[in-house]
Amino acid sequence: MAHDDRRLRVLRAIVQDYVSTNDPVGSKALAARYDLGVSPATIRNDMAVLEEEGYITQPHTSAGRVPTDKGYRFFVDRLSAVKPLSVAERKAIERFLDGAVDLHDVLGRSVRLLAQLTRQVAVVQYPTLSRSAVRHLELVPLAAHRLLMVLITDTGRVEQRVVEVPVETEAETVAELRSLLNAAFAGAKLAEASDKVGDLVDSAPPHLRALVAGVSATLLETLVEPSEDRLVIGGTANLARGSALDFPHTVRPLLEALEEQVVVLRLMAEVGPSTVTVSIGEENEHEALTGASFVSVGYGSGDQALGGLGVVGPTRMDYAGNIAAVRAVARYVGQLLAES
Amino acid sequence: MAHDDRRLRVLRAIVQDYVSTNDPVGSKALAARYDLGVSPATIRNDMAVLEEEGYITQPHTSAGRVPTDKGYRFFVDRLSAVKPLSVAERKAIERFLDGAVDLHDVLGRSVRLLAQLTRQVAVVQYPTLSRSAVRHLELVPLAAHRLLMVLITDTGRVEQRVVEVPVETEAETVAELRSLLNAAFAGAKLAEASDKVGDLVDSAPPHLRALVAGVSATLLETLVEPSEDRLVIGGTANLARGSALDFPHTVRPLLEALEEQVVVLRLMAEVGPSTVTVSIGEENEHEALTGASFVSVGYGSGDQALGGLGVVGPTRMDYAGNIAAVRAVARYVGQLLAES
DNA sequence: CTCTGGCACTCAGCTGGACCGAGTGCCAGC
DNA sequence: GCTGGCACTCGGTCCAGCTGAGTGCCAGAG
Repeated sequence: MAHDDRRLRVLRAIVQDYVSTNDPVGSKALAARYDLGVSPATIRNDMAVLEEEGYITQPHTSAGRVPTDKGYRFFVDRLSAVKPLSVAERKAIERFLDGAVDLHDVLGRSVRLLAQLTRQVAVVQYPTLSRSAVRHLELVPLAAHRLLMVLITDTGRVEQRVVEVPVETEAETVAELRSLLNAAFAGAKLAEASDKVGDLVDSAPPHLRALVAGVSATLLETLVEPSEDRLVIGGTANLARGSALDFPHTVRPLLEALEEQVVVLRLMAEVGPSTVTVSIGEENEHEALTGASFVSVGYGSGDQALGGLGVVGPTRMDYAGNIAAVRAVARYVGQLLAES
Repeated sequence: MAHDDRRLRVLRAIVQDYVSTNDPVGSKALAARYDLGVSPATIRNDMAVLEEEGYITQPHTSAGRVPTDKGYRFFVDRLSAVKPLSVAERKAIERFLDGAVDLHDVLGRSVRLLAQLTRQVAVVQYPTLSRSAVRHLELVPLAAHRLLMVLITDTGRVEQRVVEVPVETEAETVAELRSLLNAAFAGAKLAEASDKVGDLVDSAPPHLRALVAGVSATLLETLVEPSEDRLVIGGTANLARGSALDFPHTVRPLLEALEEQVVVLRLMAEVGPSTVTVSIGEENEHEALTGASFVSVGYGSGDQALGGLGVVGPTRMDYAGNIAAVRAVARYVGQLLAES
């Protein structure tokens, strides 16, 4: 039907206009700025319908219309063409990410890059340990009954724990233990580590058994949520930009939620690789994110994402642009991690 | 002189009152709330003098007085008794910091703790590499010409770099190299590492010489500022509290400066252990910090600080309380690092 | 049945004047 | 040297009126 089609175009125009101007948009302005081929009066009728259906709303009588969460959702779902990044932007990404010296650096640069591209708050998750594989397990003796265990994963993550062991250890024993553990775990996904522990302890020579058990236990502990998950956050200064308009109750609860990390990590847990997830306003379960939208995607080349990254901003955001940016950065990060 | 003494008390009362109420303070309120033993009229005369001397100022005619940076400086310098932390606060510190599993965890908890105690933005610097000693150097072969070098310091910091080496390496060669490097560097302060490199390369067996040189070069690279310095920031949500009043131009430039880290690191570079440094408002060189005060101290048990920590907030802050909190947290962090 | 132009109506935001009160500086007197 | 009194200043608030953007509805044209 011609009507529905036009109404969709009206909705899209409202979203675009509101995103770029930040003013409630009225029928006259719409008719003037977008080539909808009909008069303001007709647009008014369409807007009345859209409002009744819950896609837009009026802040007060006699102000223009503003998209609702439902309106944004509809807009995002119908987003046919993700706008491609400009050449300059692609160049910026490469220039920004090349030359990173280690994982920490890669993620730090990514988060700054993403914040800069989208002018929103960016979040990047460290590669999940349980989906990474062991590259190397190192043991450093600290004292008679204490070992420092250092876990290095194929994604470049390094975790360290102090292990208290029941028996006294000598340099030689530690070396033996080290090669035993590496033989068992090297190359294995950490998710599978718990399966291997039982066998390993059983098959270990008696004098090492207690040590193997102790170290393995600590290894498994490091895999426990939530301490295993880490997040880098950047671009919080962007929250202070249009704040009063975008976040009614100031940015405080949002900043708190971001620092908590837990909330964001939970959202990240659901992302898949290459499929960008958008959650809008009220769709977010956590109260502090109720006025915000979250655009996220997993990174990592495999079928399961190593971790997630994304941006948080006002529901009034440039979804097309942000989706493109998030996707592009995720691809580069995935590549960089695969290389190293 | 009786006058000077009373004027000092008046200034102190103004600072205290303004810090706690956030309202410009007038002579009448001062006389009512503080037992200065004189009438409002007399206080007015004192205030006129204090204003002329630049310690306080009026936002507009017929509002109360507000301390200037100079006024805060005077107040801080005369701060005789740093108010001791309450028992509950000490308990909270212990409870908060005990049970940290590694350095990352210790610093993360510290920054949250400090933010919570002071209700300001907290910053904690990672222990400077150059002042740490090598605990262990690990090498993990990645490919024929690539090694992963992992540096573990006595402060618990772990740094990793990929080393491209000119010659092909086998497992045995790597093991040889590892023990050679550890023998040379283990226990040595990283600041002294550069001195040792020359000798080490010369004295190395010929077939290892190129490798030793390559790895050593990378090791020295990790010591180069600014990449070697890291910062943990927390409590940024506190900036959004009284913002409009405390930071005239919104919090944006401040957040940006904090994320840059460079500015804060430069301030941190000067802190000594156990002497709390306070820089107030205009005293800060960087423009973005011009409206803020920075309370910092070094941590670490030795004569030279391993790193610094502190809080950033409006000039209108509880200096006595914040100094106490910063000092206390620094002491605990120093202890924790010495233990591990 | 759909679109359009016209029209009366609503209401947020701005403007300007009046008022209030906290706070000041100054002065004469104790 | 301190104090009470007094005239003065001026930011903040309240209120009334105006303006203009935007709306809903309706009658008429295509």
